[in-house]
Amino acid sequence: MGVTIKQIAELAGVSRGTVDRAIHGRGDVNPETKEKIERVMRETGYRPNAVAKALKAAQNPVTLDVLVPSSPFYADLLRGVRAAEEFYAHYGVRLRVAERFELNGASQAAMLRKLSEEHTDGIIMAALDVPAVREAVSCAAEKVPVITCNSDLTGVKRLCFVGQDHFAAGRASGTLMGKMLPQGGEVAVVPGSRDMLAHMQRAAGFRQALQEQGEYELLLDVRETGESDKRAYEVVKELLDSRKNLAGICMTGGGQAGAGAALADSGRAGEIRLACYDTLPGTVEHIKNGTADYTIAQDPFLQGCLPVKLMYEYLALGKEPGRERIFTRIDIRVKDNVEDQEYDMFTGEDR
Amino acid sequence: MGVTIKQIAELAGVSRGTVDRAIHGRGDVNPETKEKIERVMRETGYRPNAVAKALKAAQNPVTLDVLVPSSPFYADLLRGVRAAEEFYAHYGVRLRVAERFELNGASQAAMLRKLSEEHTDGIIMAALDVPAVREAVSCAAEKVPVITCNSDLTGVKRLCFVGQDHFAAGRASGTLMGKMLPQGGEVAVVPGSRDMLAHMQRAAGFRQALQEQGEYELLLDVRETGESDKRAYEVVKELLDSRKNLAGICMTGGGQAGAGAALADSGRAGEIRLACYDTLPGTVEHIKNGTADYTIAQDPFLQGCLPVKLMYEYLALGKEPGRERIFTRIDIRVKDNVEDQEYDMFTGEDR
DNA sequence: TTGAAAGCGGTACCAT
DNA sequence: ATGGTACCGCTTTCAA
Repeated sequence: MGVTIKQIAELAGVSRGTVDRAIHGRGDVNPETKEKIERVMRETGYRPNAVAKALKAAQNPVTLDVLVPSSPFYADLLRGVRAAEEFYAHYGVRLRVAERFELNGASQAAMLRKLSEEHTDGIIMAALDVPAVREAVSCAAEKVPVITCNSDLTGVKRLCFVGQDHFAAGRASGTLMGKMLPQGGEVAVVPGSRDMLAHMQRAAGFRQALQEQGEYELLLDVRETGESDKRAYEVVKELLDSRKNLAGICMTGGGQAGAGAALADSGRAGEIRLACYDTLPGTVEHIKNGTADYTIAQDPFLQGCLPVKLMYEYLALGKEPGRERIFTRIDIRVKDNVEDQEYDMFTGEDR
Repeated sequence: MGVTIKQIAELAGVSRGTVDRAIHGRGDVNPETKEKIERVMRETGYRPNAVAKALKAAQNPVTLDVLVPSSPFYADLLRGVRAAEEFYAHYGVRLRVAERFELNGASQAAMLRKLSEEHTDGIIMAALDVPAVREAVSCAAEKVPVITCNSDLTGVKRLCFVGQDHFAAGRASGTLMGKMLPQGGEVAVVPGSRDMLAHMQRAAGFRQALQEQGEYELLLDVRETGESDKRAYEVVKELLDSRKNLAGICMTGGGQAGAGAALADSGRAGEIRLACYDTLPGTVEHIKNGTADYTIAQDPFLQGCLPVKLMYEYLALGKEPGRERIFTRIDIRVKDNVEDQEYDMFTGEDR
């Protein structure tokens, strides 16, 4: 199997307790003894047994707070959180998932302050990157580790971020759009919210990649859709009515189902390319029926379960995440794979 | 944390040994006692602790044989195998990865026969679906569980298959090609090998999806490329020379780097769409420089590590895979994400 | 400074 | 048919 602490102890002529102390630097160990133990470890290639470690670690349970808005947008991410919760139940990890956590700066900041009164061992959150939240998180991060998921916070000392590189995702979308419109043409970039960094980064990446491929007339001063399908319907309808030469539309997020509906109602679906992001049910529907051409997802499930894993390893095993940002994949979906489920390594179920 | 066997035993007024026997049906247990234990388990919602189970199970190590050709095509799959090996080292799983396992029926059958002389607890293999291999595997499968990965065997009682749904992947490629050639045109399907079921399925899916989108003239009687880049270069050059109206090429596998080179040399790269499969280095290169438009990968890493997980769970925990086929994802890559690495849940490294 | 021993949850063997 | 106990590898406490 592998070398155990017991074997190291025997080879070094000491007890298991001493080896443990030497490894972790807790308690006093005679320098010579330590030297010898380390030599034996090196020679035998000792690797700690993570299973045994986990069994032991479960004796000191940790409580993690999960602050993720419970909107449909985060449904898949929350499924990832639940899967990780199930998996880590026997590892002494307890999750407290906030109900009614809202996508609103003041509410989030208040929530964080309330949290600091109870005991928590770590915070996992999808936060709004606004001053009030940044400040509250900075304060919390002084005491406990914070991992951001899906959306990051700028200038805050969080342990790690798990989410998409939106600029790169935007580029991938722009590359596809360019290949679908080889002859150039008018392409509109429809903003969700100009306050959302993610949306702006997607737009920037899209433009950059598209313009590398040819002459396109980009329409950038389109009205924001917000999160509203109704609003998006109007915005896109207006666009379709006013631009008879429109060849492509890139949504940056928010109201994509409404945009699809407007395109379908105009009778120009299939003729005008429609690019989306993520896999909200309405978006998926438009991909399936051909109104939208492709969508770029970001593995929200992983954005939910990976932070739990990272937090467990940090708290229970003392292992830092390797990187400060972990990007989830740029997941291009068309009609034929938009509904595909993937095998999940945690639960063994579909995701 | 959770209910333990010890607690169940106390509540039922018996010993832990009895509870264990009642759960697993080994040894004799008084029906009344069993009834009572089961009731307590139901009421408390007992869930066995997988960590403790694993620690114990490591006492009875298992040896798995991995028969995967060591060609570049399987490099990523083998990296997955290695990652799983590392992860499961402490679970009492030992892997024996065959060196010089070849993509050749007679050789594979011989290998399997040799294997049956040594002791093995399970076989993981990427096999050729030809009679000699089928027969040898059928024979081996009588004694030990067999999991196929990447390529399946027809009519063999293997435990499970982990790989891509090639027809669906072909469809996705056809859908993309159609969107990139909205005005129709001549599209060639270049076969790798007509003996490879995967290649034929890709071709069939591609045709189906493409034809749903418009009028295309499909060129289907193209010569096979085999696995040879040189051959593929010739085949594609011939195609380019003879078909001045060619608008798209779909490779089904094998020699894709050669095909890209031929297209690049012809000076018509960018003008003619080129669709590929998988992410061999040569293919990736052509995607990056724009000669090829997209490639469809199949998560080879998962095809390597998942079989090890399934085999461990089957042998050590007595858990059957949920499905007979587990499809890995249809992973569309363009220039901007073709080199992306993903976080791997097993090793915590990139893959 | 070091050793001995108990315990995490589950399994397996030996006694009874 | 059932109970008691030892063990997996690691950590932690208590005693020396």
